Amino acid sequence: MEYTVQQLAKLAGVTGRTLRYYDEIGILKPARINSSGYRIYGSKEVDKLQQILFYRELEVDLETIKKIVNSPSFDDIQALKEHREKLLAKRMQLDLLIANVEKTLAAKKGRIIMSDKEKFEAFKQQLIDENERKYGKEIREKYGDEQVDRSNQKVKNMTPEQYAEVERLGQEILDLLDAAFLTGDPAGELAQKAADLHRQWLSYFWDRYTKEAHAGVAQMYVDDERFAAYYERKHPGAAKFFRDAILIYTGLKNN
Amino acid sequence: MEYTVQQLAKLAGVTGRTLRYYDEIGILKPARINSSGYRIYGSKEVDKLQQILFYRELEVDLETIKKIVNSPSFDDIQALKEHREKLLAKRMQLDLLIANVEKTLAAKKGRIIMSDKEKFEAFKQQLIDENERKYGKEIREKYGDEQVDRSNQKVKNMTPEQYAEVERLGQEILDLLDAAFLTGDPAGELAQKAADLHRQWLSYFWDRYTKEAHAGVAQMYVDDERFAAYYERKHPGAAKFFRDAILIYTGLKNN
DNA sequence: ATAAACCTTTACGCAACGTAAATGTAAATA
DNA sequence: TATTTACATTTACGTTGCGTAAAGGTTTAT
Repeated sequence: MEYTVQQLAKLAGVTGRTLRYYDEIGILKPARINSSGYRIYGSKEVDKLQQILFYRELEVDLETIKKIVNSPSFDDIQALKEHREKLLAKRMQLDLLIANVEKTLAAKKGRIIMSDKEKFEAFKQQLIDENERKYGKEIREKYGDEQVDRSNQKVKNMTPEQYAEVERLGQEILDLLDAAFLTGDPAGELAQKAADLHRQWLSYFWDRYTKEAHAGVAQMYVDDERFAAYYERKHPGAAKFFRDAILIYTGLKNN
Repeated sequence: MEYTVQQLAKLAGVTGRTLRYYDEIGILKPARINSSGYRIYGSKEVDKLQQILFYRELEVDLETIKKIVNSPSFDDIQALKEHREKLLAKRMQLDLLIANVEKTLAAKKGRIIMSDKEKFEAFKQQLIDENERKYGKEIREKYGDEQVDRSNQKVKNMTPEQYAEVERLGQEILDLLDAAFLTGDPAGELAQKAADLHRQWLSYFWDRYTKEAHAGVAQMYVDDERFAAYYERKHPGAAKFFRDAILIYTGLKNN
């Protein structure tokens, strides 16, 4: 009926350290301490430990368990409900993670057989994933899920040649923008050329180009610090300069 | 093209502390340190950080990520596969947890209306769950899934009266065993009475009683330290004594 | 009597950072 | 220009739930 630390530990399938820790944080105190300083547990403590372990199995943290087992008035149903919500959310995230790992695996596996082609696929996949990770939420809010999904689909369907062209265009736009920025004239030839390339570049992602949408993107480059940072790697103010150039290019602002 | 800690942090959506930590553990070192001791990151580091964050999203631990991004020869596919297995196992565990929480919730909710009955149900559930947790794996290995499932099902279907009887029997067996042990005779009246009660007790869990299975359980009480601990709470050697009594009771060993 | 097997407390270690604290540097504003 | 503000640095403790020595006292077994 009475147990020392090791005896109770064996009975319950935990270690002695765990029992001493539970004593330390006040979640399960021994019934008494004998003359040699040994912890002695009784049957009440056994029951309580079983309760504790039951909740621990549910991955409830010890702080919460302490409240549950120490105060019978504690709203354990509410606590369990909230805990269930957490578990459900966790599972949803896990499902996403697994899907992502499998996508990556599929992409990487293919690379073994048709190395170059699939490597390219993996890159496209990565581009989409990273884009989603970094801007996904806001862009989907602004442009809607369908538009974004279609854009991603277009990237997936690109041929290696098209993909290379997109990359080249992106670099050329940056270079042109650098040179144009130094002229200081958003209406000048260089800036307008950059805006034109940017229209071409966009066309690889969009299935319908409109001046208004183009101007919208340009404004986003200014408003969103992460896009701004991309265009202002070399020159602060470059994002605003680029926006002005595009506004002029689209004819939505006179110079 | 070059970033300080905060700039890169903002760009990537992490904190400065994270970047310093990554430097500290050698997973992402800055391109250089400027004259004031500031960390300066270049575009190569940006790319690497994106890679790191990509794997981090998949919940790969930093030690593994380090291997992946630092050595191109590392078998990342294998690593990802193993990682996927971990995630799948985790999800299975999560599913079990969720089912458990819901069962408990259902039990507790019911208690509001029919307090005692449902409290009893919850206890039965707890008995099964604890039993599974403590002995599940080995018992299922020894007796097979079906047998264990049927046993659990029988517990669930017990009436409160039956359940009380089981509890009472269990206690009576312990008491009898204590007294019998003091006689030192496993063939004596007390010990044989305990063995008989134990047969009755088992019948509540099994749908078919056999002498051989009864003897098998008795031997397990000796072999498995956790069962042994249960029967030897008062007297060391009681488990062996009980096994002998049962062997005699079943006629599988002559006294 | 001595060893084996317990018990105790103290305290560092783990993962991946968060969060001061103390101090130096660069940029913005009065 | 002086001062504030916003950065940067390092050092170091805190988080969770114990694992794992280390150093020593107690009980039990041989």
